[in-house]
Amino acid sequence: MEYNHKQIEQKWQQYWAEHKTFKAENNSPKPKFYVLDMFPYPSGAGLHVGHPLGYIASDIYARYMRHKGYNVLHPMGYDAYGLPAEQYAIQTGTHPAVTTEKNIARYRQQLDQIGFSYDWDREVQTCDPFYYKWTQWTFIQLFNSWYDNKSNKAQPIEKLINAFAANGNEGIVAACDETEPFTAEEWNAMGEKAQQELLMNYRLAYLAETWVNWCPELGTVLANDEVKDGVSERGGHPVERKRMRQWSLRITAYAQRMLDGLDTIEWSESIKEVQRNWIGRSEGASVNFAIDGHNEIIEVFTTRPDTLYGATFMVLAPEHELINTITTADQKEEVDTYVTWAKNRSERERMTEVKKVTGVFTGAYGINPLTGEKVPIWTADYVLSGYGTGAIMAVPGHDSRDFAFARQFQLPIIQVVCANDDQPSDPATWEESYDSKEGKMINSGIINGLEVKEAITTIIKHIEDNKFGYGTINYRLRDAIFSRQRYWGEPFPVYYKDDMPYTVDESKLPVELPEVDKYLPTESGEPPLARATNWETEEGYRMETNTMPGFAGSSGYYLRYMDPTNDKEYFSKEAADYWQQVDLYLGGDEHATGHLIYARFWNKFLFDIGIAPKDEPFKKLINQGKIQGRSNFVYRVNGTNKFVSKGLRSEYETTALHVDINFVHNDVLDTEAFKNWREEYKNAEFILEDGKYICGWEVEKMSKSKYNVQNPDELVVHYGADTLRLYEMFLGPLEAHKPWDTNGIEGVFRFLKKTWKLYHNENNEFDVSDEKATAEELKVLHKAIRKIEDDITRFSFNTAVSTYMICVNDLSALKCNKREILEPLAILLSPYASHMAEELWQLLGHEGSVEYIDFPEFRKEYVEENTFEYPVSFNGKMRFKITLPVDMPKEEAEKAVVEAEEAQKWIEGKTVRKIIVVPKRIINVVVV
RNA sequence: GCCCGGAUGGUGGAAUUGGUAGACACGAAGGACUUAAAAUCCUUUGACCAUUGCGGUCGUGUGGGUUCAAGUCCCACUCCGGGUACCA
Repeated sequence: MEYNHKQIEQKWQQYWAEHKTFKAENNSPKPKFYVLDMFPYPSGAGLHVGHPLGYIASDIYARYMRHKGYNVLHPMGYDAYGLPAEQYAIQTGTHPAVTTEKNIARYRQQLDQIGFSYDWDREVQTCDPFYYKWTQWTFIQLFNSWYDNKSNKAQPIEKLINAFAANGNEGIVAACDETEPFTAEEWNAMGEKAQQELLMNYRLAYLAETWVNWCPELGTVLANDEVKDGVSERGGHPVERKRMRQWSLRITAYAQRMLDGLDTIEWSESIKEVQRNWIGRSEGASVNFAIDGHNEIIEVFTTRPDTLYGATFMVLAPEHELINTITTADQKEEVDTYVTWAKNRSERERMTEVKKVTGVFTGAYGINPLTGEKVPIWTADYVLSGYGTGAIMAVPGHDSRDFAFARQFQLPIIQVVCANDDQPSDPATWEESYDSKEGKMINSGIINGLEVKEAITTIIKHIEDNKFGYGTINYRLRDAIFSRQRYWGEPFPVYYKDDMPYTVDESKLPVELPEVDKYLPTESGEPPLARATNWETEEGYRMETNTMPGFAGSSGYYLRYMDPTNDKEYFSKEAADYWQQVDLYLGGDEHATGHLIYARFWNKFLFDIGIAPKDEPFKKLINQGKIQGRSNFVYRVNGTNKFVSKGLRSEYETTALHVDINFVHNDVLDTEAFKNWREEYKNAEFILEDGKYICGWEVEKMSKSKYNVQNPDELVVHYGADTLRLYEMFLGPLEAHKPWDTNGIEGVFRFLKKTWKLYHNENNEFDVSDEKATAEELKVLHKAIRKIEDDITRFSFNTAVSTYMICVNDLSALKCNKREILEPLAILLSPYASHMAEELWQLLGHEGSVEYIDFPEFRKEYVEENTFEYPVSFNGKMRFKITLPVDMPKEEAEKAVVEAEEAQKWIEGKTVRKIIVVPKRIINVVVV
């Protein structure tokens, strides 16, 4: 039989499904290994060749680990909530569940035909009530928890309530909103509503009025990571700042642990760095400035408390709550105008006009706590309401933004730090501020003469002793906005009583997504769920109408895979104790500030409440690179319907046009297919070179409009899944971004046919001999075993493919058809060319799957040699080779080299200074 | 601006610890088989010089350095890709 990939692949895919070959057991004496892919959002476009890249790599690893005796958990599911299905629903009225189900079916069919070794019995879909019950359950736990900075973990809210009832909030050190001190008596005297409101300051899932990213086009708020460059990540619509009452998750409570945890996990340095920046820890001090003529104070955060003597003005963000209070009558109009203007600017405008310095004086003065001097208070939008306290002390001498502002509005500049190799100078002559932390303090009272670093610690102590501030740490990370005004998401398990939110009883979960007549907001602007009839509890309390964001369902899905059919709990303790955490996680690095932040937070919380077994969810993370498109171009001679081949285009005035890559093979255009593509090309003429039309090419994003989208289906039909699997790996290092280019796929296909032939005679009959293998054959095999294992374990999936090729090429040259070689080779191939390996294994006379057969053991005695062919170089340049025994003493080797015939012409007339012999590597002769 | 990647033949890439640069594959050229095509097989293929053969010179973005030896380490720079930002 010839290599018939279609028949073989169908047969084994069916076998695997019927026999549940890849079923993972929660009880097993074997060591466990958990390999996870980031689950996909099932879009209408289906899979393109970029998706399977990571899936194939993880599949190879999973299969390899099974051969090595591990009980492997390798599940797949769907991140099924998402905007596209909902936008489609708005346009067509089709329920998003219907669209989603259809898309999932297509994804499944595409995944199946590539032959992944998923345990499909563990599939999860985030939109399935059976699954999102646990998303809702987790939300309830978050609602009922607060973060105790003393024990440094989440604690039950009852503990807090008990503490309040006993001692008020004295002695409570929590991650919370600013809360006035109160006593036990005060607490006990409060009504329920007041108590609930107060508790809201502490809950890890809380409802609060906050500045949010509002996207009018999508009709919803977005989290910070869902906004890129001032527009929505999905759809690219403008985003505004708006104050709204929203659910948030107090992820900031975990900022330090999220930062520390990064040092304990095996992720790429770059993605850790992105997360560190996103968390944005900075050390500094909080300093209180009194306001002249007011009782209020302005609290500022600064990383440079040492420059406090150089603070010559203050700036409040336009959103700052004290602006109204402190603005003087004669400045009021100007300030109001400015504040209104600044607030209404879109994020996008604000970002693109960064260079433009704007601001207005409020008329009020702050008092520098060190000098007692009055400094003017301004408002300007270069101070952000979302960072620190939304207020700064401006030190124009040593901060470039303050410097620009001072110059613009002619505010005084004082030098307080002097570079060590410089003399103090008049700031009026400066062209830029001196921002460096190197230097000595001047004009700075009690810290004069100190180095910046000493000055910082000294001044913080002084500030604390005099009680006008304290040393503190600030994070850029914001709490995660957790409500969306959309239909297609998890409903909150929340109802409202007396306008205060309460969670529904856990026994009532899941709160199922209700039907609505339209997937749009109501006339009064409420979210779509407000359209549902009887959207209230049995007692008649109204239900929350927001839904949860996309990251809700994906933040804990890896835990649910451990025990996905459990209807009593999220997952059993036994399952969690067995699987612990994900050992290897594969996915794109675009999730660095979204999913990978939220999932770590989610997991840490579940760890705190004692159900997740590990503090970190993903032990090792690999980011597969993006597959870019490779577009092809034809060159139309301007004003004609003639197309000129690439090499001749310089002779004409031409326009390059994208051409569908399906009409192009190895950059040669199928002119007939091109003519039939579109009516306008029916009569196209071609100017050929060497009888061919050669297309130009370029690497671009894969997109429909560029006609460069490669869908794996047609490749599977033509070459088979095994070829696709090998080829995607052969493309290059897993983590590199690389263009998709089918030009090399033939080579991989040839390799598989060649492999098949090893097991078959010239009449295509299976023909394997039981003869003893030669030393040479064994050496070829064992060199491959060593290299393949080494490559897979260091995730170098591309080089393993070359190793297979070398091995098969060598065995073909040796005309080897011996069972002693070909049987281990079939196992060796199984992680990559899984279908063929199964078929060969069966042809070799075995019952059942090759999947759990032990990986061939590398035996070094087969590859060891007693001689080595040394490259001999003279002054570092390789000149000839000499074969010497590996155990030859250096002196003898040196002698052998110098006496070698080929050496004479390099030594002649020169002196041999030195000979370096590196055993089993190289011999270098230094001559002068 | 800052942070992180990267730059090796016509192309994708290999070279794991400083030790033969270009594995493996594509493409290209030539050839075998064939009525023909497909498939398969063989030879050549970094550049330049030499060519009857032996060979030789240069060569991993650029310029310097360390070393017996540098794609690999160090310093400076150029370009490309990605991320991120009035973050006080």
